[in-house]
Amino acid sequence: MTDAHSQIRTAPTLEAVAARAAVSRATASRVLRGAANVSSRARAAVEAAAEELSYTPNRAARSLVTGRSESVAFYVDESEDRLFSDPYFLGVLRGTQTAIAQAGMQLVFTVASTPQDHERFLRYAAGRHIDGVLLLSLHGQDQLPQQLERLGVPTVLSGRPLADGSELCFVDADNTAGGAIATRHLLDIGRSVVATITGPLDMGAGQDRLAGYLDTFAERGLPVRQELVSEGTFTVSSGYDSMLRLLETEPSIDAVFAASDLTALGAMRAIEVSGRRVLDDVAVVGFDDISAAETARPALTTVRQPIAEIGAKMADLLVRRISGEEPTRQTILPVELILRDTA
Amino acid sequence: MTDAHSQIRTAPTLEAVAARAAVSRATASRVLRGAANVSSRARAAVEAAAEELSYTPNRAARSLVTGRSESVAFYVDESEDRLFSDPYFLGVLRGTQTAIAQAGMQLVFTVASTPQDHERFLRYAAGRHIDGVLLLSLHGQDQLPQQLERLGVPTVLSGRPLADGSELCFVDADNTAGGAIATRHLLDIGRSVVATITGPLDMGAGQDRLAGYLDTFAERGLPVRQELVSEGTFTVSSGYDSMLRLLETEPSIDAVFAASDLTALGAMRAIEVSGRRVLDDVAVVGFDDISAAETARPALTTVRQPIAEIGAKMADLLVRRISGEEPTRQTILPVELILRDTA
DNA sequence: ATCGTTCGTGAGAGCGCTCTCATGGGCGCC
DNA sequence: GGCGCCCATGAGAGCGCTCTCACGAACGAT
Repeated sequence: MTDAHSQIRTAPTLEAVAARAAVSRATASRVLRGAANVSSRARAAVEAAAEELSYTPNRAARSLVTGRSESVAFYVDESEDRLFSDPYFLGVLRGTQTAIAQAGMQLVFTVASTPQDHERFLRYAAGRHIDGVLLLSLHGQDQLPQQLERLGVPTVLSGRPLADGSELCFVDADNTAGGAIATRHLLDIGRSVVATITGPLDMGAGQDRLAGYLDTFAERGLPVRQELVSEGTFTVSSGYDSMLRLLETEPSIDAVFAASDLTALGAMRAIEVSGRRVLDDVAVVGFDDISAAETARPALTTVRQPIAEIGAKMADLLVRRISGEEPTRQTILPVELILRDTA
Repeated sequence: MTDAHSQIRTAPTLEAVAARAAVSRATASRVLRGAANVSSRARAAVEAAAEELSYTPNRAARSLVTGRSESVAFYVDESEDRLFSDPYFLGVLRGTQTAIAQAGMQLVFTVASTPQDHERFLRYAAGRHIDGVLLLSLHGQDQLPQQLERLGVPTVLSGRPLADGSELCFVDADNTAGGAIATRHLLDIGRSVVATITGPLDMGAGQDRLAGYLDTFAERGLPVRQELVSEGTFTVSSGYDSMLRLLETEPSIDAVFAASDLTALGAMRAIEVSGRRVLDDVAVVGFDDISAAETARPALTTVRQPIAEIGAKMADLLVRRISGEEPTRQTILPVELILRDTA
């Protein structure tokens, strides 16, 4: 199997590079990995040989001996429908992809919906196919990150985990501050009946944005009225439905803080359908600053969270943990109110 | 390194499964790979042992010997900005992800923007890190797919390649038919000055949708007026700019076929900005049927292409080619006019 | 009863790499 | 000038798996 013909199809091995550079495989390996303790003469020879043969190390072979795969999973615990319709995930994916590629690693893309997927992923991770996991959209008391960590697979979450996840590694936007900024703004422009459509309350982001809303009422000594709070799911349709219900219960609502832009967009539609006008009758503030917020008419005032940056930060944290560092485990990124036409 | 402690952290090997089942490694391997020629007794024993140890084969080791990595690249030749703002890619990714996962393979997600990325990817592919490539958004006369095939890496494109790509493997929607359906519809509802905003004309999709428009004019014996054709880039902003220009040049335009929904959305905005009303003054038909088409106001009439299905089909084709089959190389999927409020 | 055949099985090589360990040459030091 | 030390290097094992090949048992055919 070493006839001239098959050589064409066969990628050059380290052996070939070493031979061409007239050094041993070990030395060639050292050079290519960037290890110290190599003479500059040997280094130059190996680098030249590798270049000439356009050598690429065989990942599988390396992986087999190092026990590392140089790839991380991007795991979204969400139904496909949600995943592919919510720009948030895509923004995080984007930030992540760039950072991971820069580190010379692969991003293995995975979506899970069923509990079986969950189980299968755990086994997969246990098989050391990946060096780490970027976990998105964790719900409730899900123990997946804990299980992964117990397996020795470093995991970084997007979003604060609930309750017992205190020593998990995560990156999040300052959701509480964001909720407060939005609510304060609505109060500051003179609105008095300020409702909110929350995110799912089994997620940190949902809870914290609501907390910001509630805090603001407390801060100003205003009473919170339960009929002004409606739980949503971050989706357009939940925004629409919630808003319709809110307006029916309390027709005097003159402002609403929606916990996501998608929700806000749905709420805007509901406001119009109910015969009211956005801003004139009901001011709206969203959360996220997805691109649709800017192009919507009227353009949506919203709390911007640095989505791509969250992804990048997550990737960065994960890469560092994989290479043995012990970085600060939790990062909260600042948010910012973007004033447009709805509030 | 075989003390009780490290065993906890070490995934069980095939050796361990074989030992537990009291067979040789070879037999265990045969069972786990689903090969024939194994006694049912041995098969049962191995399966039980694997289950008990919750064994997962080590991909790297397998990959090293088979020369296959069980993973395929999802490669988008587009800037990140475009990629993450165009639902088309995401839809394809979605269809792809499901099908690839089903085949037990990994999806390695890659975005390329610069020519260096291109080069780097070729080397990467040459290193046999992936078994095949799903290539999206090929522009112009780019030779990447040919180069990949020459390297022996099966490649499947989304969208017809231009000119010399005749024997490449691709999946596409019936763009020409779609363009024709849209144009015919606009004519059929009584519009007489029908403009079009095309996609990029260095792509099959851009060319073919325009061809459908032109064909329809020829079919009806109508003259094509150059000032009614404006080249766009599938983006919102190009739709906006093109529409503004078209209306300035020819104020009597009463309909427009936009080669993508994003373009159509931009065009609708331009129509309103110019003081006209969508439908009443200018009817609009888009292409794609992304979710924003349905939620836009007025809701966009558009040509639906089965985006996720394109992804699934691509993955299916690729998987079959990887496993040595020689499937029909080119698939054209049907499109369908979705009537809503803009035409 | 004998032969050939088939079929299940196991031994063992080897995929391409990293890493440990032993070796030898060059250097500084007294 | 001799001793010890360090640094660059190479030999070789071995990561976990697949696959080839040879072997023996079981079977049908003559």
